Amino acid sequence: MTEESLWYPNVRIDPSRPLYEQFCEQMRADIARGALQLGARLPSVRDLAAWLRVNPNTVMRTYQELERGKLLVTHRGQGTFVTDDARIVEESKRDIARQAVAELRARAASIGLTTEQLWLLGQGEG
Amino acid sequence: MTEESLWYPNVRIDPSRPLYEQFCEQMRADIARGALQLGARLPSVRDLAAWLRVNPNTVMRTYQELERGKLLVTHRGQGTFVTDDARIVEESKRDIARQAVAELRARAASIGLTTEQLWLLGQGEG
Amino acid sequence: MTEESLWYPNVRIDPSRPLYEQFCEQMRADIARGALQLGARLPSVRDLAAWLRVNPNTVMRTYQELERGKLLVTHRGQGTFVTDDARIVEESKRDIARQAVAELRARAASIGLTTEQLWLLGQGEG
Amino acid sequence: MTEESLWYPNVRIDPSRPLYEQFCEQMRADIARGALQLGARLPSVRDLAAWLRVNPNTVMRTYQELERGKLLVTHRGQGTFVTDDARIVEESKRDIARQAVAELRARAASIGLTTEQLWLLGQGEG
DNA sequence: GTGGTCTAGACCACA
DNA sequence: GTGGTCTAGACCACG
Repeated sequence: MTEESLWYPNVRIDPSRPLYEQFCEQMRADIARGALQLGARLPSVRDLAAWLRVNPNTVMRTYQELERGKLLVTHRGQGTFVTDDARIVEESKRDIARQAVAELRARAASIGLTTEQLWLLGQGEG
Repeated sequence: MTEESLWYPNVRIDPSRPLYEQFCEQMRADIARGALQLGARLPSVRDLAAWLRVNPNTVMRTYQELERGKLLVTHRGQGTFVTDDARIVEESKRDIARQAVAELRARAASIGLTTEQLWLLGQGEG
Repeated sequence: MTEESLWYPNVRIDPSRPLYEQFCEQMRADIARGALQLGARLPSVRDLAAWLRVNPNTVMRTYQELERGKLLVTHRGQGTFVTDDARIVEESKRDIARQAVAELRARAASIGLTTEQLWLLGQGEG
Repeated sequence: MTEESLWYPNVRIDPSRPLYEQFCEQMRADIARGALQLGARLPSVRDLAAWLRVNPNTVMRTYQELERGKLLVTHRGQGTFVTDDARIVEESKRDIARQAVAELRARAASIGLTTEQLWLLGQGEG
């Protein structure tokens, strides 16, 4: 329980959104960024829950969600690990980027701007 | 309601998110884009509810939400109108843009990329 | 329709409160202040409604409300007039003052302050 | 709800004003006064509704209203709490005071008195 | 258990 | 006719 403190105190929790969702997002980003390395062992559900001071169910759900996306794998009796398949991590990273770009474009279109116009406007520029 | 709704049939409803929230988003965009003009009268709560096939309370909540943001005003007994203050609309538009840009930047940072790198990656480019 | 313009353009209408209520308040104050003098003739309901660009019912209700408080009197066929009884006006003025003071005291008590403390705090002083 | 409500039996309900509005006012004052302490957990929506003998939606609306003003925060699955940020409470208190003072001044001006004159008159003094 | 959303429908004040 | 409030009760996601 020392290494996983990576991302706890840095996270700003938004009480209006599901906790597990925010944890997923954070962990996905940590893996994409390489802060959680390929094959790294994660703390147990109970330990992480205690550390984060949240309900173990919340952590469980986070792990399960990421397992569904193949980013995490659980070896029974050994614990939960980051995947050791670099392609999966790369694909996840690309997905995050794709979604972010798509989102920006959709927003621009919705208010009748090109992405360039939105970009300028969003920086405090008209 | 006599005129056909600007935006209903075009909207894809995401059943996993609150209806009123999606309606708000849509209306904010419509106002920012100018599809709903300054001072325009909106359909009555009941009419729009019937048109959207939702409960009047859901529409009312949408209107009230936007009223709090000053984008709409309601005149007692007359109905609900788009604000006639262009500055408010401009500010709202800018807020949308700012938020979109901030979001993109945050995502880029979270996965350890510059915004340019994320942009390229998100378009299917490495 | 020239003299009654006394109080129209100066009034900031709050669309979230009943119009007739705001008109009553304004007229009561105008009478208390002497801007509407004892015995003064008021515009007809229709004229004032046209001038204010509101529904005649709204003006009617305003007049009726003030008649109930004896501040206005209607002489059939002649129109509506401010009372010519100075005592009534004085009493109305005092009522306004009493209510304002009572309100301030109640507010102070509700947040656990003396009226003096509230007064200082409310001016931007701690 | 296990503890008795701080404020219910003391409140005089004015049937001519929205319930949720009166509840908000009361709670704002209770928080400003310190009767509801920083970080205190509020009764659940259902419990308070049962206690007040109103519909849960009415209580929820009250909580949400105060949440928008940052005085309350709700932690998912845990309940609703008074903010633990003393500055927000202080600011709220100051707002109440400011509004009360501004109101008194406006009233005085509207009837052509100084605030001192209004104060004297309002206490039953000429 | 918690809050949150939505529906259905009644009732009211205002214009 | 308009919006606004309130009730009753169902259903859901979250922790």
